[in-house]
Amino acid sequence: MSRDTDLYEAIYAIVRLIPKGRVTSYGAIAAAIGMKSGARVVGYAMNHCHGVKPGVPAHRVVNRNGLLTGKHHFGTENEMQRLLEKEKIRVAEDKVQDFEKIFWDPAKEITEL
DNA sequence: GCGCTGACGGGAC
DNA sequence: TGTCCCGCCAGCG
Repeated sequence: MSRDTDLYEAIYAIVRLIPKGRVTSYGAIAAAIGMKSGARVVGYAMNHCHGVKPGVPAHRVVNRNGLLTGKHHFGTENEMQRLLEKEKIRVAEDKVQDFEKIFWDPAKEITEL
């Protein structure tokens, strides 16, 4: 991985690795790529996910509080929640229910990276 | 080329 | 236990 978008590619790769019915946080992804304090950069990368080749399931990425902070960037606010509910993920008040239970740790799966 | 903002996180009060 | 403030990296005006 020696591309110019190495940072973004790593983030997109991790987000794409998120299993169906599971969610993760920006900080977890940031830590997985070595940016423990780069949670903002991860979120910013998601902002650029529009137009990405395979399509990044950004709807599975929420903040540390489990809140759908970026739902507003999906075009429609109900789009993100609808996708999550389609994944059998409980969503109420724009926040993921049982977030800690369905939480998927990327660093735990990409530990070899 | 400088400064601000932004889909966040964590520590301090 | 909850809320506020500061810190971080990168893109854009």
